[in-house]
Amino acid sequence: MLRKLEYHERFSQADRDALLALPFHIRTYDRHHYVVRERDVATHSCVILSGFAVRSKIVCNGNRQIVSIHMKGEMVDLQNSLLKVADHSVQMLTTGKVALIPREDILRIAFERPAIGRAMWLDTLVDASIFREWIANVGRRDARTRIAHLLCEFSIRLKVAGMGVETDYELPMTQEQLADATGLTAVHVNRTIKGLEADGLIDRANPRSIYIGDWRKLAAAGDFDSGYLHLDRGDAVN
Amino acid sequence: MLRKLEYHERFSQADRDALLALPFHIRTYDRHHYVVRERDVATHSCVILSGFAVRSKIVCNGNRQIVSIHMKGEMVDLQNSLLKVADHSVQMLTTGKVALIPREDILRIAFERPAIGRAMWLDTLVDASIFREWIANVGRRDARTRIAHLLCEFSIRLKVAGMGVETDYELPMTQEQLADATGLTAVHVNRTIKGLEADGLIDRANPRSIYIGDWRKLAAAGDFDSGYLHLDRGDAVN
DNA sequence: CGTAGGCTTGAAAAGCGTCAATAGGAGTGG
DNA sequence: CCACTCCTATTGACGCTTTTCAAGCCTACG
Repeated sequence: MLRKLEYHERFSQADRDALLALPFHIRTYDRHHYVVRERDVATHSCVILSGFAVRSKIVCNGNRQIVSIHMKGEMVDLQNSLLKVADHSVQMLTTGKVALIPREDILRIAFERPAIGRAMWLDTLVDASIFREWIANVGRRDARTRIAHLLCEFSIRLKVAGMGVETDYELPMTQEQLADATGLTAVHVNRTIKGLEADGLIDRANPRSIYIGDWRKLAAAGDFDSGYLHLDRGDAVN
Repeated sequence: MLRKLEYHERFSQADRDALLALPFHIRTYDRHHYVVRERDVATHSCVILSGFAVRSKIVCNGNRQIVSIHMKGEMVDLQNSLLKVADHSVQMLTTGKVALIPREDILRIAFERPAIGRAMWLDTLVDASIFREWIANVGRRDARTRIAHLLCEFSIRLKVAGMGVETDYELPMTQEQLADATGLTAVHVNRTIKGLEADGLIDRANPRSIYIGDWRKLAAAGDFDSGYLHLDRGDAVN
């Protein structure tokens, strides 16, 4: 978490100590376990220590839309620090550990220590940027491009989170979950992935393991430009 | 703007004075004028004083996705305060006035005055919540529901911005722009709107003027629940 | 009165969804 | 160790929503 927050912002040792002194308790949650439910009044924010989680919303016909995917080191639901009732659910994708931090402590540290507050604000801004890209992905790209885009985003974010190389990774989601993230159906996700494989853009030893032979080709197929992730450290204002 | 920022947060008189003392210059922009372009290095944030603006992204095939719509009093591009390069464009929908405020001044006031910083952070969190709803709208709802949802959101937001009643308003967008906001085509937007009209959910004296006979019926058709707008003042933490 | 931008409508095609059936793999209990 | 079950992946056939292409219309505005 420290590493993630410090990505754009340099902290003093005192800031670091204050962060590490935050009260929290660690929970291990199973796959599918809800961390927060839509309409809940949440009192904690959480940091993912291991495993994967998603944020999702349910629409009228019972369909689900995944609005973001989170991995090791990321703060989920920072919005719970200022917004009381949750407008979406947070759910584990895989078994994993999360650290729960009381809302008041998040707020306190954010306002007592400007560098930390700034890093958190920045984090929510990057989050919002990813949301915008997802709106465009789901709204204006065809199935093939959407899936390729998601695979690229995953690839880059896993690498940034320190989980391996960008050309080879394990997808922590089922095809139904991929469908919920891309606004497609599981069946069509399956066909589309097989299409990408048939065209040599990816290889899969098994359904979940993604090997990207030519990253640039996949990025082109996915209309992927990592700018929206704001990974460039010069991208944040000092 | 003051009113909007103060929606959730109470400011002291000193805070208000500081806000009003911010340096800015006012510009009047025509319809279609770009305020910020994707990839620009932005140096200002802006507040809309009159008229409407949208934020949008362009995807590979040249299609455009509108990711949000903004009206009087809203701060657009607060993210430019901390993120250097713009991941999307901001463009006027109608002729209108905007106040441009230098990035450094935004940052200074946000960190010198906690109440203001908190209100701004809150603003970005609500923004993000709306993005999430849009992902769900575009990803998991059919054309009719999407359009009805957008009409409801507009209706509520116009009222909150102090621009009339929720049952009767002028849409500031063409059907092509509606299409870009909902991830549809202009042709299909047209058919869908006429469908809503034929079913008595809306009335239109002319193509742009929306009259909502039975708000609840339209909200039901649009799967609309205003929770994601976080309008409840108790919805923010004090 | 003419032009341009936006709206409306039709017909056909495409992409994606639905339904349904099968296959594979991991875990469980006998 | 095997049978059983559940969950996930895969595939086919079919249908529907939405797109595409194309044409005509309306209205505001010069």
